[in-house]
Amino acid sequence: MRNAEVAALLYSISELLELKGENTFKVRAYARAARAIEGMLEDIEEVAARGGLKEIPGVGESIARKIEEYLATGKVGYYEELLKQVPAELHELMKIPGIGHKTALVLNQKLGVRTIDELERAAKQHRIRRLPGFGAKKEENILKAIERYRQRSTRIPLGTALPLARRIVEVLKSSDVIDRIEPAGSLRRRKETVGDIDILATSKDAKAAIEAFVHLPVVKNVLGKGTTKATIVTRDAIQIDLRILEDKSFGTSLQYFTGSKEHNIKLRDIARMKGFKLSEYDIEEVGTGRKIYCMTDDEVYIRLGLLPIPPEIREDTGEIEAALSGKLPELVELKDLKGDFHVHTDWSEGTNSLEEMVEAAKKLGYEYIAITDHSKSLGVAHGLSEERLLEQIDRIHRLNDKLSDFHIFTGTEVDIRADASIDFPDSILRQCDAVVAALHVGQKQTRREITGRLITAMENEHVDIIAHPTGRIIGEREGYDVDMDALLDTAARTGTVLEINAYPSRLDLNDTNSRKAKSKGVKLTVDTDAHSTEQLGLMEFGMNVARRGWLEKNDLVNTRSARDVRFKG
DNA sequence: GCCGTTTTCGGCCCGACTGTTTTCAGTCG
Repeated sequence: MRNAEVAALLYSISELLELKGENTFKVRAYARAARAIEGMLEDIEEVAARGGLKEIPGVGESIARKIEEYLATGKVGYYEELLKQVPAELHELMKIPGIGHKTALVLNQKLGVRTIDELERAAKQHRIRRLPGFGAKKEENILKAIERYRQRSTRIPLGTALPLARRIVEVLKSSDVIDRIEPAGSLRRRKETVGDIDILATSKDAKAAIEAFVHLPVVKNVLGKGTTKATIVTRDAIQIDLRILEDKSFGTSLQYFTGSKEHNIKLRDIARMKGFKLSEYDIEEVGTGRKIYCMTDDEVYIRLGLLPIPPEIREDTGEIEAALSGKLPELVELKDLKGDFHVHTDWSEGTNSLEEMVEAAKKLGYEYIAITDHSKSLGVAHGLSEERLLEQIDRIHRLNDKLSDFHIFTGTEVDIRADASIDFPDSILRQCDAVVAALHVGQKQTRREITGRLITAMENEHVDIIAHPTGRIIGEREGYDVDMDALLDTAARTGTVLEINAYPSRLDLNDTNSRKAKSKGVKLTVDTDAHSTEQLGLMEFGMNVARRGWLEKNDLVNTRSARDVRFKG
């Protein structure tokens, strides 16, 4: 599948056109088409083959022709021409806040600057302030922006940002200068990583609220402080904005600051077509000038004639069209979950006993868990031998006899070995209720080998679930090289369940692949892979992914009651 | 470059801030 390739090409064209100073609508047209193709579930080559390119929203005559050219020849003449006209690497400069396409081009043409390092040198040599339209202030700001850009080049995992945001919200709430308060931005959309944290609030005393915020113990320095907005950086180098809003604008502001940007552009377009003007302050009826204020952001959608769209799917990947036609998915919720199929104990590398994990799961309101300790070949994780596993199974049976209204499924997280064989024989797997298979060794193998191993595992009638199917660790390593389409097709064909691993640095499958899995009829499960009682509580992070992947209750097997749980074997 | 309950041409989200300017361009979210 070459969708990502085609999308990357169109993004590049968009960037080059932007640098060239082309009509912004043309720039946006290419970016829009790129995004549509990126998020598309169908294979672009198949779409092209049946002549359906122009059905893709944002793709017209001109872009369709370029896609066809690319698919046929691997090249696009128009793109090659652009590359000769503008240095592509110039786009790197635009990563520095304060530098847009105009500035980047001027700096390149007048000073020959191409990279961030060269930009820094030019600023330090005071060559920038001498340019027309520039000044000393701008030069200083560029230097500061470069410094800050280098300090926080990586995005923050949601697993870090969300607890931090919650703590801050709690403290400010209890300070009695804040009335309403709500984190917005990509954090509220529950993206797997966020760039910074945006918090919105209302207050009768904005000044006092700002003061309370900039004096929080986590604050390392204050980047800016005005009457309605302040920006701070925490000791962990995380940037947090607080905005104090007027009460009556809270709903429209929350909608606006939650984004995404693309979602907002589309929504405002819809508003305009319906005779309204939507801004962060209000919805204005064009003609009469009558202003509508909303208490919540759900109300914004309703006033515009849409179903309220959950923040997690506000990415302009079809949600607005769905909300217009009344066909939004009913996203699965944490409370729908009845259990967890991927749990470790101190029999392998977990820190808590079987009994303790069961107690903790009951406290979460679950009906069941599956105990899935590692298998024998995973020495580093104290994998269980066949004898130990059978012993554990026996122990679980006896525990189950004593338990009422809770069930423990026996299981294993069995290793898919480097030669594609499964770490336990069928005679052992048969005795497990839930067989979770995963790949831990040989992660550097070729796409063909990795995909082959996963397919072989899924074709085993005893393998019920594939855990963390791509093996990626956020911010640390890319997943292994797996053919996602082949994986999903095989899962659908064999009835193998794919895991959304809830561990905040895994979140694997991710949101887009989960959505794709659903579209192919694959069943999923959100599991914590908990190694302690505490980690059973990480489920919400996996559920964020499930919701961002448009999953509904029926798409997850662990929303079923214990007696309705069916795997393939 | 795309697209149509304003339209096959003329629009394309909206408002605020900043720094450089004498009225605004560039950038951001």
